[in-house]
Order: sequence, then structure tokens, then C-alpha cells
Amino acid sequence: MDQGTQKRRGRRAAGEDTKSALLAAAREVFVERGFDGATVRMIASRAGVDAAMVNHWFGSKEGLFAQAVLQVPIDPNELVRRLLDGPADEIGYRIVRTFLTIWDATGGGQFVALIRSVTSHEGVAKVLREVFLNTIFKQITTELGLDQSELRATVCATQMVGLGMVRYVVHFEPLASTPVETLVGMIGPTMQRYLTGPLA
Amino acid sequence: MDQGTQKRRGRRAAGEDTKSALLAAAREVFVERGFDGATVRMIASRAGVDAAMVNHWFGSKEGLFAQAVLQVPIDPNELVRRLLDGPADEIGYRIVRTFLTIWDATGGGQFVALIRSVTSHEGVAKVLREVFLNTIFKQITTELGLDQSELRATVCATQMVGLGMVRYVVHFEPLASTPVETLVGMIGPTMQRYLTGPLA
DNA sequence: TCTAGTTTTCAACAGATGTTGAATATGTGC
DNA sequence: GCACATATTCAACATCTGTTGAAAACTAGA
Repeated sequence: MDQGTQKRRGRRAAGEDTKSALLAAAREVFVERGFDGATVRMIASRAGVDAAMVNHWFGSKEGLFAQAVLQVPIDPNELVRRLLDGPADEIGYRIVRTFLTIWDATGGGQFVALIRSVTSHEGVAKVLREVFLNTIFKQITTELGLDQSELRATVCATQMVGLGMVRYVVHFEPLASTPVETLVGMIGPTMQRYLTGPLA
Repeated sequence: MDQGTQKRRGRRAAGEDTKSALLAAAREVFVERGFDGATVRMIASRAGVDAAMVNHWFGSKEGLFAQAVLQVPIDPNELVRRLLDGPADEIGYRIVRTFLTIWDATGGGQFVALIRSVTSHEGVAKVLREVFLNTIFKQITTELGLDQSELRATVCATQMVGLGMVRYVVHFEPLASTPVETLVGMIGPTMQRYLTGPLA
């Protein structure tokens, strides 16, 4: 038999960072299957290591999920600053463009993982609420000095969450393949009205 | 010991329809936990019967899910007819009002169950696409004789799916508690523009 | 080279899961 | 009443889950 394919025990050469390999594999599998659907053995297998490595490096499946998916990859304040930078009557367009650009870069990765884990995982709904709503939209609505800022923020959330769902999770065509700028032209006015327009 | 609480074997009195009890319990549990999160034992326990009844009456967990959640409770054609009945320049408002009214009646039940099962269950994304998109929105857009009917249909889907997500799944306040007619006034114009307005 | 420390695999665990076959108790038709 | 059909529970199954303790293999320093 081919001994080369056998897994060898013991410490490896310093280069093969298995911790990073696990994080990368975990992001993939959590995106595909959600927290419950993903198994420690799947993740370890894809990373090419034993399942026990998850507990060794991250303590538990939970710890791996927290480090792989639950942390926000970009600074929310920096994001809000970027969104507010420009004419106020075009902020709706900038929001759609910015989110789609960020999400498209990873195929919707983190967003999909969160959605797919809403059931299983405790912190997911909280993270969605905190980051997506409180940290971003509520900050924008208050910064712009709008009335009914909470309601405006949540209505904005409906449109953006739905956009992410349809484009990345359920893949409704042709929207899933529509260019970003086309969607900006269609959905931008909606966001603009939700933010600065009359609500009735 | 109290013999009354003991479970008795054998055929029961004709009145206690355990099949219906299982269906009702299944809807509850599938809504709360999704397909994977729900266990046969949970459902059976809530229905007050043994877990083996699921396989006896529905063949498998899969079969129970299909009959409890995956089937559409209302006739899509009837729904489309109802939505098209009225002035064309108010159909966006009617769509929002109709969906919210139907969903609110069950606390978003079926919608939540589908969303919570998107990961686990094969047919869920297909059902969402078929019913929600092809059967309803595409039918409306073509019936109204609009250009780019597919794209309009999917954009409408983003808004309605997102509305359902925020109101019933992640419960963002204050939107989750906002009266239907307020939301109709806010989101109705969006749907109207997605359907009959200019897209650029 | 010897020793200490760390990384990794291995083997096993305890619990939960969907499913199945048999035993049992109840109805129903004669 | 008696025989048959069936609804129901029970017990067990094989499998999969996350986790753990220990053994093994490797690296690094003295």
C-alpha cells in the first residue's frame, strides 16, 4: 500500500498552520450547512487534520464557530463613516452598492453562514441584530437626524436582508446574477425613501 | 403509583386522531427548530404519542415534514386572483397587506419553518422558488404585461422575503410589532414601483 | 545525543438520532 | 362472544454526534 498517503502522527513542520487551515475549512462548511449541519469531522477532514484538533485549538465547535463566522470582518464604524461620506440624498444608493460589493467579494459568505445558523446557534440572531441593525442602520438614521429612526432602520433592514437572502441563500434568478449597478439603480431609490423620504 | 398517567398500548378510541395530532405538533416544532433541529421524539412527545407513530403514519420524518410544512395551505391561483382584483396602480399595497395578513394569522408559521429549514432540507429552496416566485410573482408580472417580468418578480421577492425574515424570524423591533396598515403604507409604494414603475 | 515540550492521530466514550420488528391492547364485524 | 385487524407502545438497532485521554511522532534546545 501507498505509505505516502498515510497520516503521520506528531508535530509537523512549522509552515503548515493547521489552525488557519481549520478556520478556512470551517468558514466553508459553516457557510454550506450552517452551525448544526456542519460537523466537526467534516471541517477537520476538509482541513486535512484530525477532528480532535478542533478541541485542541478552539476548545469546542462553538469556539471555532465564534472565531470563524461570528466575528465581524470589517470595522462597523469605518463602514458607517464610508456610507455617510457623500451627498445625503444618495446614501440609499451607496448602501446598496457597498453591501453588494462587500458580499459579492465572498459570495455572500458570512451572511449566508449567519442565516443558515439562525436556528441552531444562540448568538446568531443577537449578532444579526447588534451588528446589522443597531451598529449600522440605527447609527445612520440617527446621524442623519431623521424622525422615527428605529422604524426607518428596521425597514431598511428588511430590504437588505431580503436582498441577501434572494441573491446568496436561495439564488433566485435572474437577480442572483444581475450586475451590482443594475441593482443599485433599482433598490437604491427604495433605501433612499426609507431613510430620508416620507414614511406614510 | 398513579396508573392513570401510564401510557396504554393498543388501539385507541376512534375520536383521538393521532395523525392530526402529529401534524399539528410537527408544524409547531418544525417552526421552532427547523427540519434538522426538530426531532421525531420531540414531535411525538408534544403530540402525546410514541415516536414510532411518525413512521407508522408518515413513513419517515421526511414524509411528516412534507405533509406538515411543505404543502401550501392556500391555493396559489386563488391568491393571485385576489391580488389582481382591483386597480393596477394599487397592487403593490394589496400584496403587502395580503401577505402580512395571512402570515400574521399564524405568527409567520409556515414562512418561519421554511426559512429555518433552508439548510437541512432538500426541497425547501425549491418550494420557496416554485411557489413564492414562479407561481405568484411571475404570474402577476406577466399578467400585468410588464417588461422584464422575471427581474421584477425577483426584486419583489427580495422585499417580501426580507419583510418576513425581519418580522417573524429575527424579530427586529419596532417593525415586528408595527401594525399591518403602517407597513402597507411604507412598503406598498416600493412594491408598486418594482412592479409597474421604471426600473432604472 | 538526550531531553523536554508540543503537535497530531488514535480509540473510545456517552448521548442522541431515525428507524424497525415484535409484543400488546384495543376496536370491529360476524 | 370470538376471531381478525389495527393502533399503539416498547425495546433495540446501527449510526452519527462532540468531546476526551492517552499514545505516538515530531521539533527544538542543551
